[in-house]
Amino acid sequence: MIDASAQLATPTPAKPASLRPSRSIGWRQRERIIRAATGVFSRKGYDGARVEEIAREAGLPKGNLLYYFGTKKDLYRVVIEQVLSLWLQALGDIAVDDSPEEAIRQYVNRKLSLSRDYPEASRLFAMEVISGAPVIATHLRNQLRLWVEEKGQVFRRWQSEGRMARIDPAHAFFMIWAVTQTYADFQAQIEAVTAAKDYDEEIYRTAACDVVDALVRGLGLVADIQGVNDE
Amino acid sequence: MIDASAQLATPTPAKPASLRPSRSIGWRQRERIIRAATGVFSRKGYDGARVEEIAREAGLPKGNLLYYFGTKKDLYRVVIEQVLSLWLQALGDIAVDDSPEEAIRQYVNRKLSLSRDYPEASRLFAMEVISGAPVIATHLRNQLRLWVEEKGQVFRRWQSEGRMARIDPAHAFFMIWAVTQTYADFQAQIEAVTAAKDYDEEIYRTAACDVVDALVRGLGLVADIQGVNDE
DNA sequence: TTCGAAGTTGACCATCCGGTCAGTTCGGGG
DNA sequence: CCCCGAACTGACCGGATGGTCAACTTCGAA
Repeated sequence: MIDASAQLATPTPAKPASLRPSRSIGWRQRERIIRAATGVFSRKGYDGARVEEIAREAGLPKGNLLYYFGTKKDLYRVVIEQVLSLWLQALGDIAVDDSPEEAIRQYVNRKLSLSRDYPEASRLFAMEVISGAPVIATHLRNQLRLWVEEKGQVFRRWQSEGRMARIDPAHAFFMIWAVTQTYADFQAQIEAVTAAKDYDEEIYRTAACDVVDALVRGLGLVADIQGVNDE
Repeated sequence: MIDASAQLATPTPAKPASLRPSRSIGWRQRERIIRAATGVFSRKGYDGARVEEIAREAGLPKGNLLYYFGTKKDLYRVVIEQVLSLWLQALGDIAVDDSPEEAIRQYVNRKLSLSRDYPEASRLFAMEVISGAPVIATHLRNQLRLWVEEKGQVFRRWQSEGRMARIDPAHAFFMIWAVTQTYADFQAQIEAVTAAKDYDEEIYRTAACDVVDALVRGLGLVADIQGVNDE
């Protein structure tokens, strides 16, 4: 378990904090640690992960790891926040002037690629949210909320122009996120059901076709083709 | 963490195993324990959950709990398997003779209700799968796989009749599951984004309209209305 | 009423794990 | 070559936690 107390995470080395941010000698280590931690945390969850194991995977003794990140909780906070920022920046832009269909098609594909390329990050993020988002609740309420509100305006505009089905914009995003992330988060289940040999190749390839189409159709964006839109 | 070893779980009282299954006095206890365990496990995950806490929530001392379920792992196994059976039976039937649109509409609504009524079970299941489904992998590979294959036939039939978009049936299910379960699993995120006062009322109500419509449309099932189907 | 099994309890134990620390090595500027 | 702080290390500690156990109570059948 982890709780929301103690807001600030220390990006700079734990104790010293003297040198300039990045070029410090042991800056490499921090990256290796974070990478290892992302893997272990995503596989075992916060409580299931052992500091020892993260250290081993990063190739250094536990004591040294704790030298950089004072606490397991601190390390987790840094990792999850990095994942969140990756997630947020990957949301990218949805321009109003684009064709709605093309814009969404690209967006969904982008999110799908993200799941394929960073499945661990996706799973870690999922576990955090499932257990109530104790660490990132604030970020979600601010940054993500804003983003959704902003992009939601675009959707509403499209809807008023008859170029998109009248779906609550927020729910449209929930759908897209759910569908794209399921391929990373529920990989174990999908593997079990499909018995796929090469997950990335087999599963993501069909997903990129079938599912993207289905989403675009579901959101009522194919209109352009058949001239259903009024503008 | 938990691993897949030791297959059988003991449904009957741990040590004795003498009396007939159900009417034993402390059969109530087992149910209370399982209910409490479902809650705690879903909130904290396997490793985050404390046996002590489960016991407290079930209203009995830890020692007594361990008397029924010999081990934390055993308890978890029982709980997760019960959740899985709930999940599997709730899959229900999708009859060929029904109108495709109506059949799927009902199915999605059923799954949505399941998420609303048993969000804890959903989240527990999600965590299990995310961490690689160590306990239920076998079940998924057998029962679920069969179910998907079977119902997939129905989809293919519909598709060949032009009453459903040509989507890989398995992926159609992945979509439906992902979308419906996201309302339970990612509740924290959805709450953060929408700032809903009454989650069940506000969120699930719009989901039952907008999202169900979008799914039906996405799967190309509205065909009947506009006479696009050929049969 | 009696008796054995089922059920209940809290004290107790062994282990594990996050975190500390004193001491050592490294590395680069003077 | 020296020096000082950053980097590193392994031994160690204390608290938490899953699981055991011996004693005790309750239950139900004979």
